[in-house]
Amino acid sequence: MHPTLKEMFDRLYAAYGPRHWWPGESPFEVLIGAVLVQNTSWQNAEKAIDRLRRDDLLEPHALHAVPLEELEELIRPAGYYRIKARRLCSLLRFLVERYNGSLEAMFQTGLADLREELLKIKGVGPETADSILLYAGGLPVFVVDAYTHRVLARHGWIGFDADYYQTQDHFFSGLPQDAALYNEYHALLVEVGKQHCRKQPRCEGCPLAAMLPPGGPLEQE
DNA sequence: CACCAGGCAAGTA
DNA sequence: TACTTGCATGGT
Repeated sequence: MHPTLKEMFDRLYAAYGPRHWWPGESPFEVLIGAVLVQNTSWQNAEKAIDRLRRDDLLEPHALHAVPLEELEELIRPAGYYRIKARRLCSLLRFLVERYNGSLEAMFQTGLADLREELLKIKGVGPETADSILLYAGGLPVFVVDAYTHRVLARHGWIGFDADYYQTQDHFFSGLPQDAALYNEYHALLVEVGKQHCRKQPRCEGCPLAAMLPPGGPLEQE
């Protein structure tokens, strides 16, 4: 494991402890949540999931059978509800038609092939696909999000112009292939991002402050 | 009141 | 290929 990545993980873990992201929820719930949370607070996404649960719709075939207009209203609190309803439909159509609604069957597919398939679905981009693979499937894929990018860039470990895959490679090349590690690491990065990296960087008390370059956090030019 | 949250695709040049 | 824009609710 790369020394800097290990130090970062250790500092974050010492500060925040295990995050238990998406714990105790079914893989299907994670799948749906991955779409609902796109560019949205988890709080809002969860409201939509709660509504689906109340109507016993957290099951592939049941949710697939819901008409588009009805689905729109159900997930409204998540925001972007018209787009997200269509994205859920395309994801559900894929799951039901290709794997008969079985996530277990879906995850039998090899990691690289499944990732390709997911990315072909309208509404599933790199982060959503990787979230599904890691958090629903338990597969060793590092998830990159806005916080991940911001934390690494402000420490000078990647450029602010680094794309998704450059950022992801930073972790792949420095960490063992370990889904549990990737899971915890990403969750910790989101936590430190929320606490310290939102809007303007406030690095006082940040567990990663000691790892900043001399002169403090870098800013986007 | 303004700002933004665990992105993505479609449109434009 | 490389930018830009639309999408929408709810919390701070």
